[in-house]
Amino acid sequence: MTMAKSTTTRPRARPADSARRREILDAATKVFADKGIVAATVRDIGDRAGILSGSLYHHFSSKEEMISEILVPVVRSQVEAFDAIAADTRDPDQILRRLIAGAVAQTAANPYVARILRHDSRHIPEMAGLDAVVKQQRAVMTRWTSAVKVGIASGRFRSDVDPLIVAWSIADVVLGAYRFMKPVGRTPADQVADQLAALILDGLEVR
Amino acid sequence: MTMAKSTTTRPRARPADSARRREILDAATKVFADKGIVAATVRDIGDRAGILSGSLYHHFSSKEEMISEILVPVVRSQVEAFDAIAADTRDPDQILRRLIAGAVAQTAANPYVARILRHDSRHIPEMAGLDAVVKQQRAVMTRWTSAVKVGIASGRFRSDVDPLIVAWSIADVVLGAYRFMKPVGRTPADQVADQLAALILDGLEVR
Amino acid sequence: MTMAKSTTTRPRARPADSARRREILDAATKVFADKGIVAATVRDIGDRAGILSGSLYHHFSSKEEMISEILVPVVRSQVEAFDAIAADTRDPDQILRRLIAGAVAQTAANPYVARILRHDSRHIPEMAGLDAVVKQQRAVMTRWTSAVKVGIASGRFRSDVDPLIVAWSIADVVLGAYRFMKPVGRTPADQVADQLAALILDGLEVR
Amino acid sequence: MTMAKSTTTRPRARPADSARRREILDAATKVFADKGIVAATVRDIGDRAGILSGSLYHHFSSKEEMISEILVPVVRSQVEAFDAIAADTRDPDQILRRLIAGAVAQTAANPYVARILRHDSRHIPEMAGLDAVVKQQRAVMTRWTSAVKVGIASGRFRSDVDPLIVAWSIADVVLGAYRFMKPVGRTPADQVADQLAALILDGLEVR
DNA sequence: TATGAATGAGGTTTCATTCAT
DNA sequence: CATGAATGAAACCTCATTCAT
Repeated sequence: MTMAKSTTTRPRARPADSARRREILDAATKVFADKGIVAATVRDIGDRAGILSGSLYHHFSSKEEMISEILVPVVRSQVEAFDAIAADTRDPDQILRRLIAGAVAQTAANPYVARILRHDSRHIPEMAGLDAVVKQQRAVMTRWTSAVKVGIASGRFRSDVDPLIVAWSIADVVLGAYRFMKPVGRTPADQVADQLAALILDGLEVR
Repeated sequence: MTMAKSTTTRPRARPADSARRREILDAATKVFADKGIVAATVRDIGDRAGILSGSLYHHFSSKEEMISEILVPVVRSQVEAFDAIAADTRDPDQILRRLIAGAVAQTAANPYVARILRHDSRHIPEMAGLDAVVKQQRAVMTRWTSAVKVGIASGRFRSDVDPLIVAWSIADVVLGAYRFMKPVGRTPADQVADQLAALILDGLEVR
Repeated sequence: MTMAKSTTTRPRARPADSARRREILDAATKVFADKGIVAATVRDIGDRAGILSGSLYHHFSSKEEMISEILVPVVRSQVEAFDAIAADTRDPDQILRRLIAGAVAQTAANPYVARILRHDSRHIPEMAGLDAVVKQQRAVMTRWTSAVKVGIASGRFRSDVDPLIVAWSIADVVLGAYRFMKPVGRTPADQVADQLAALILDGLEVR
Repeated sequence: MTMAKSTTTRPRARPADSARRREILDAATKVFADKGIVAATVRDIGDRAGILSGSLYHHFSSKEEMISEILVPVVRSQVEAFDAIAADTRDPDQILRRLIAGAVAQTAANPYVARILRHDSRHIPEMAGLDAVVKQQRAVMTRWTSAVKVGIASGRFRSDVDPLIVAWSIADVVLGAYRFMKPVGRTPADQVADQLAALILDGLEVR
């Protein structure tokens, strides 16, 4: 029937999200984390998913679409988590500790994505279709920066540091946390978070 | 044919280091920093150096050789700087502060290399010919770790943190410093170093 | 980059032997025979097969693999044919005549391969992946040599000639037979074989 | 002076033949023999001659010119030697024996050239500038063929063989003789010639 | 004469993507 | 949905040749 065809005008190859789609995305996530989004080939992904590379295009319209679909939900949910924390908390010290805990939890939940974001940040803005990711990542940085600024303004945080340097440092340290938790490292996520928060807020020296 | 040649690995001209060689290496460094060592093409490098890509092979035998020649001296000199500091200093607090200062100075001196190391760490071990870099980088991590351990053992550093987590965090923060100094950022290197040392050792909170 | 890939040698699809694969191999055989394995380009092969050169790599992982797949079966079957003859025959004169007939038959069956072996013998040992061919070819020479030696030992063949010189001469003459039979020349294979055997064993002079 | 320039209108880069020129040609001859004229690169030649490849062009205008200069004198002198023998000898048997002796002597005198002719015959007609070589080689084949025909016509040679097959076989066997004499093999040239002549004319079997 | 740098064409191979079956 | 074949662009690298010094 021609009819049926005319009614289903979905953008070709994206049947909501089948289980197969999920499986492929999971495979792709690991491949991207292992090899980087540039060096990873669609064949690598196909191999890992047990499918021929050409067949991937029944599920996704391009390699970029896969990357987008992997990264967008994660960074979006991080922004949302950040906003929830900021809305919920008064004490600047508590804000920052909770943001760190939240970010580390995200890293623990998506360690492969953390690796991708950590290593491929340079390539993301250059790929058309990932603007959403770029925007969200900028939002994340804004959250870190304003949390620091608020703390400084309140007098709780030291004022002899550039908030931007601090914000980037926190972001870097938190992103690198994927190394210490499953499936790579062995420390439970909340312990990692506690240690990073202690390090950043209280410093390494014994008071 | 590449084929028939594979057996006879000619040493390929390498006239110590001519000025032209240096120029090309500088161009390549920027390209690698901008695009990443995988995405950067020899054509990109040739364009930046004002030369045809094929002519690069008059000076270097492969893209890998360029990468090696860019990274090896820098990481080697960092290990040496670290060893000099460690040999010269007693106080654990001073050791760590000076290591941070040294590493930041290195980053300031070679910001492009810092960007490469920061983003392409995943690709370096997979490239034959860069084993030297891998080894040196491991040596750097060992230095960070043992500096932290010494501080903990001496009672000066808090003992409720995993030295490895701390070491990686410091390494990440220091590598990211390229963002705040010339030619990318604007803060003088020693100020960046002071801020990072303050953050790591004393913490963000006002005491 | 080829670089990052060099470590992971994927087995590359090889679906036994599809019909297309055979077609391409036939095209390649002719191209190699015409131009030599060094001067023949994958583009030449693609043109002859009606395919883009890059698409050849859907079927073969390298030019070398094609060469190997063309040569190995032929030289292997020649060794087998030789062994069958040697096992079956007593009379040294008969052995040599039948070996010659067998070798000429092989040449007639695979004239293009004969041309490749005749002209490119120098390149074969230098190509990684063709060791099998080298070994088989050495086995062929061994068979010729021992057939001659046996004849000399038995008193049927003259003893004032170096068996090695004779063996190489026979091998050369037989390999050159591709010139006289289809698709190049016009004489039926068995007549060529008879003439060569007559020439070698009985000599050109009238007795 | 402009004058001097106008008087010396030699075809650029061919000062009669200096000693250096000879040295380079000798180096090139070995390289071509080892690698084949296609796979041999001007760099290989330069390396062997202790010169940079670009500097070769002060002595020769192209790779082809070197090849031509290597091959032409040898094949020309072979034709001349053949003609002298044919003019001097009556007995067909003696003609053929002396032609073989002459050809083997040539091979002994120029074993590297023999290797080139043996393996690269396919490439020679395809290289502009080597027409002279092609013509001379055809002349050589003509001499072999007519020597055989004369022998058959005289009744001294058997008439049940195709003169062309015999001629090619002789040519092949003789060209392959480079394998048995210095600098490759160890048998003196005249002994090789005797054995080949015996084999071809009298046959391998004991009469 | 020789060097060292460069060119420009072309070689093998890779890879994202398409499409008939 | 998946396969297998193919495309076309581009990647790294080689090489004969040119030329200023």
